[in-house]
Amino acid sequence: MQQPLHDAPPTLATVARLANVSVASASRVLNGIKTNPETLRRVTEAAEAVGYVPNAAARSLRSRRTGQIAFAMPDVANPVYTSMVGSIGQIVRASGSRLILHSTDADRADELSFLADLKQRYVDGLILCSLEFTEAHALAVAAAPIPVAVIGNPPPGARIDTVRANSRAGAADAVRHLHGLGRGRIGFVNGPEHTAPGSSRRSGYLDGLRACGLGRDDALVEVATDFTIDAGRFAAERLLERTTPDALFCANDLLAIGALAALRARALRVPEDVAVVGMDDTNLAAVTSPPLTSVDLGSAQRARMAAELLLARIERPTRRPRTLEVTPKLVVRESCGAAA
Amino acid sequence: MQQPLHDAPPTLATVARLANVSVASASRVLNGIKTNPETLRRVTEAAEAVGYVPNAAARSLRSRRTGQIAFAMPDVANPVYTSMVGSIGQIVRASGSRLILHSTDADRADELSFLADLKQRYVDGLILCSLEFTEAHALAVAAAPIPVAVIGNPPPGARIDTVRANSRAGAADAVRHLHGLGRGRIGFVNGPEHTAPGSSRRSGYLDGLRACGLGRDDALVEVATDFTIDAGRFAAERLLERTTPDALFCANDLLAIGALAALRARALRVPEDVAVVGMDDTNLAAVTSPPLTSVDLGSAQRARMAAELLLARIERPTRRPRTLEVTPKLVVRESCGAAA
DNA sequence: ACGTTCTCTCGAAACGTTTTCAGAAATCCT
DNA sequence: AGGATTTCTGAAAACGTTTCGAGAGAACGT
Repeated sequence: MQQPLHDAPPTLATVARLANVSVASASRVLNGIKTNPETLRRVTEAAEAVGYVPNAAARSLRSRRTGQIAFAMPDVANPVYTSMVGSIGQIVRASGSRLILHSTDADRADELSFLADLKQRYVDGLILCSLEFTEAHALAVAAAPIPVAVIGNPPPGARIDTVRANSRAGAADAVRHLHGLGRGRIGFVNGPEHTAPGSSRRSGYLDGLRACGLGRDDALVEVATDFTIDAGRFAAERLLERTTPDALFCANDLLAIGALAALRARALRVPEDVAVVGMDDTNLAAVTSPPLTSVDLGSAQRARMAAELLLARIERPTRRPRTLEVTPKLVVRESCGAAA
Repeated sequence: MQQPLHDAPPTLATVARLANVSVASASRVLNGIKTNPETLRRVTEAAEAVGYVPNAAARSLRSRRTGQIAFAMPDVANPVYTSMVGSIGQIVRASGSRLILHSTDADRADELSFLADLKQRYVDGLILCSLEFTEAHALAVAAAPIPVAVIGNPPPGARIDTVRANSRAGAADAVRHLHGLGRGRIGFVNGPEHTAPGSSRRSGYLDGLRACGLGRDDALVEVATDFTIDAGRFAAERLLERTTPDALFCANDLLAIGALAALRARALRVPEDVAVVGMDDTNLAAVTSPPLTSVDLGSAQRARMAAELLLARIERPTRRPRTLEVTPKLVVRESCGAAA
């Protein structure tokens, strides 16, 4: 006679009965609380025998801990975020939790409703990477019943654990570097400017021009509809329709890849005719043709730091919120024309 | 006397008390079960007033439903899987569930332990995309207390909902296409051959050669250590060290991108000197230089189908398991030299 | 008017843990 | 030896829902 295939899974009571102890003792053993070696043995064996696995819902209902951490990001398809996923995943897993991913499509309403959902408490903490962190976000974070760490730029004064990159400085670096290589008509393909990265990278671009004594020419600037390859290609095409720069700084590697495609379609050589610099230094940068010079904003590092801030806060909820910043670093490859 | 600011979140009891009904009634109202309009109003208002949100743990403890679906894949950084994430996400969300992502790094032990973890029941179902689906996997799936749908190739006879691509036929198509363009020394950059994709793509490659009356030459075949860009580059370099093909079929777009980099480094022109074809038709294929001809295996579609199979099974656990297959389609771009 | 059905509601029993509390047994001290 | 301490244990009370069973009225048919 065969066991029915889908009988009820063993519960703590099953184990306790088999081990001839109370559920309390069984629970203690399985949570590693010190007990008499004899009961320890009996319980461990019983648990082993029936293949006991604790029920997540029951456990978290009682203990008020879910063992889950969420990471909300604008776009899973962007390698910046997948690299963040990687480094967050490592840390979260090391802490014994699971990682839940949520892709918001950079949609504000979606982000806010996700924050509201935290009230369901299916997660112990959230790492939120938002392109546009509004007052509404700050309010929602403050109202959240669980810790939230932010990768991005919350409004100043918000008391939130934060990790940010100084992408403004990074953009300026890129422009200065291009100017140093003899480029004078430096174009800029930006992402949406109402986003934090969009606005700060534009500022950085202008900073850079100013620092080089270059005049500002709006014909050299084009704004893509989002931070994707396709949008980058279209934006670059619009820009090239108007004018021909001798360099192109792109607010993001994906935009830069799109721009490379647009340049190729126009038979413009990179870097001979147009030098190109991207931003984020994703793993794609090394394999474009030509390999893409890019500003490393330390994504993986920022993600790791955010995860650590979050875990620390979960550990000690009253801790004073901290803000960390990583400094950008230009990674030179061939697309800028610097390599011999 | 004022309420403390961070008091316990409102529970169903809070709502019920405020609405002057029993918790049972409150629960019914909030679950949309038909009730007297008067109590409906009172409960809704009360819930609104206190900002009630049901507790996920309690709800799923009682109802035995978590509202969470997991997707386990080999590698978040591979655009094939992020596109799967996208389409699965849509469906899952439409069904009112959350999506949990797990990246296994194509590690068998990790996959198996993840399957074992399902016993915790923190999830209502799993979509498993595994490169190498062993008997151990089949056993683990059978032992899982919740439905599992597989994207890949379970051993024949396993009674598991499955969606698969016929990548063998796709690989053969690619080879035939290259031969049709006049290429005779068609190389092959494969991924690890102990994986299902690795072995079936090799078979397909050989099928293709045979169909074209081409001889088999092992010097033209190189196996990468995994399905990534870097591994593809190294493998292509090893191959080019040995011999110079006039075409290269790569088992995967990432491998192909790596191969493009290797070819560029050797100053071989694509497609003039070497034609290249990839597989998966990821969103990167359109923007490499030159744009990559690739075999579309319908990843997004397969993912969608898997999600639908899973949801259907969750709905009706006794349903007979189904196996679906999508047929590959060659997407011609410039890298194969077919375009004028 | 009187049973019969139907519609709503409520109290209470789950769901499977963790944790508190008090007591029993063992160990320690002087 | 006898109290004081220290283990260790089990009964029972949570945790916040959903759902079962039963009862109270209201509506209905005759």
